[in-house]
Amino acid sequence: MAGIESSDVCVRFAPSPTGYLHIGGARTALFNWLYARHTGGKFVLRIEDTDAQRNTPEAIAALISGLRWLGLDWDEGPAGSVPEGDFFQSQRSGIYARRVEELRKKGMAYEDEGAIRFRMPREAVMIPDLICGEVVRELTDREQEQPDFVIVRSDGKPVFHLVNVVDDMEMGITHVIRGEDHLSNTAKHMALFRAFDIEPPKFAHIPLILNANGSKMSKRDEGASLEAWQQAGFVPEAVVNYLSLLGWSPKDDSEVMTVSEIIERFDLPQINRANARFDAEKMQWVNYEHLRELPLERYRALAEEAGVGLEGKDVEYVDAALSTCQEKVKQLSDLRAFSAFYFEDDYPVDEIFGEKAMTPENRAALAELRDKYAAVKIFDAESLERCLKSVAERLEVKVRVLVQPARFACTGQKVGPSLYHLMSVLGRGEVLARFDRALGKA
RNA sequence: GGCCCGUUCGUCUAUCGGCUAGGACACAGCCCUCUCAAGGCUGAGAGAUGGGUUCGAUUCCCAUACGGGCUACCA
Repeated sequence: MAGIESSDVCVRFAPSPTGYLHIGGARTALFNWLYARHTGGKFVLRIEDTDAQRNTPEAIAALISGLRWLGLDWDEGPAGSVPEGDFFQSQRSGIYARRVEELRKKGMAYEDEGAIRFRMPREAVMIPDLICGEVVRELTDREQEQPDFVIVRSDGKPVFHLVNVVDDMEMGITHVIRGEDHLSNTAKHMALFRAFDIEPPKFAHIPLILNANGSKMSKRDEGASLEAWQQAGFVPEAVVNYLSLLGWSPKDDSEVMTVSEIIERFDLPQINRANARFDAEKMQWVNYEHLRELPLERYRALAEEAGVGLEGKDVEYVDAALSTCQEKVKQLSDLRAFSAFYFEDDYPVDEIFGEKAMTPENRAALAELRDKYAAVKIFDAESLERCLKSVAERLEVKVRVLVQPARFACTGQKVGPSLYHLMSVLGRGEVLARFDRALGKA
């Protein structure tokens, strides 16, 4: 793996907690984290909780749990969701006050109607950006009139631009990787860094994530909440994988990658400049690709989380059962229904399918199969298949005449795992019992 | 309105002046087949528009159009 030796790189994710982790925020965090891990640098988490109304402890907790779920661990940052210590802006007002005073002493800030404004240079600013190149920001009409922006409101609270720069400065951030929506603001930030006689960090403005229809993805939009994907049965490595592909690509057509493969390949120059639309279908596919490759032990744990009733069940049976489901189920949230016939006594039965499957002809065939299965020597998938096919051949019927009632008898459903495998997992006793029940004999 | 960024199949993307424009998701068809999937094969599907520069432009430059962002005593 590349980039294990430590480097000077120090990046940060500085979200404002508003209730849950937004998919766009998650992607920004991810890119920062990937860059830190790739370069062997440091990843800092800083909570911008200056809005006491919205930044409740619950909101902070949701944010942190979202990052933890994704596996984006921070080298420096809060230990918990209680706002204490250096990584909460709400706890750093003394630092900001001192820095504002410094600017005032230098004559670079002044009071204006109770607020404090920063003396912004009156000319265009060149923003060197690792992704966008050298961006020349001209003054807007409004800025021509009033170029000096407020850094402390009249209620005494410092504004985003100020605290953001001060924190980056004090924390020794070397690379600011953030959404392109901040590109224009960067002129202000650079001026602030200069005013403090600090060389600005390198900037990398990453493209935004848009909705499927191309509009801006906002908090309320479908799929915007990371938590929603979590609850829908997506695995974090898949979400990480899919998100990494939005605005970045390894350039070699790789798509399904493990986290360490992504870390190895990730770098700033490969980031695109154009916004990307969020495609739920592709994310689902990525999820499926990861799901089917998971180690069984992990799959079992996720199954339990997904509400599959595994308690008290024999582990060997559980694993055998789940492995017949793993390559079929696309989302963990579907797993419970898909596997119910293995684990629940009153699993659901599709009566319509039952009527179609249990025709008189099929019943007779099933009865015949039952007797053969009672006698078959080894009750494994291969033997069961061979046996079923020979019965079909002798009766001169298509295999589906046997398969359909057998599937109905065993699972009650039209779709499910491979019939032969599922029967071998259920075991002879159970299969015969279910056959009998379907035949009305039990 | 002003300022900034962007524009390759429906979507995510490859292409660093030579392209019969490649891959993936989704879609269609076929094959395989115990259901459903998966898998295999095939197909349809793109360089916003107009000017330059060049022997040659998807690639470089300019305009226009379209999309996005910013323009707060929000973050």
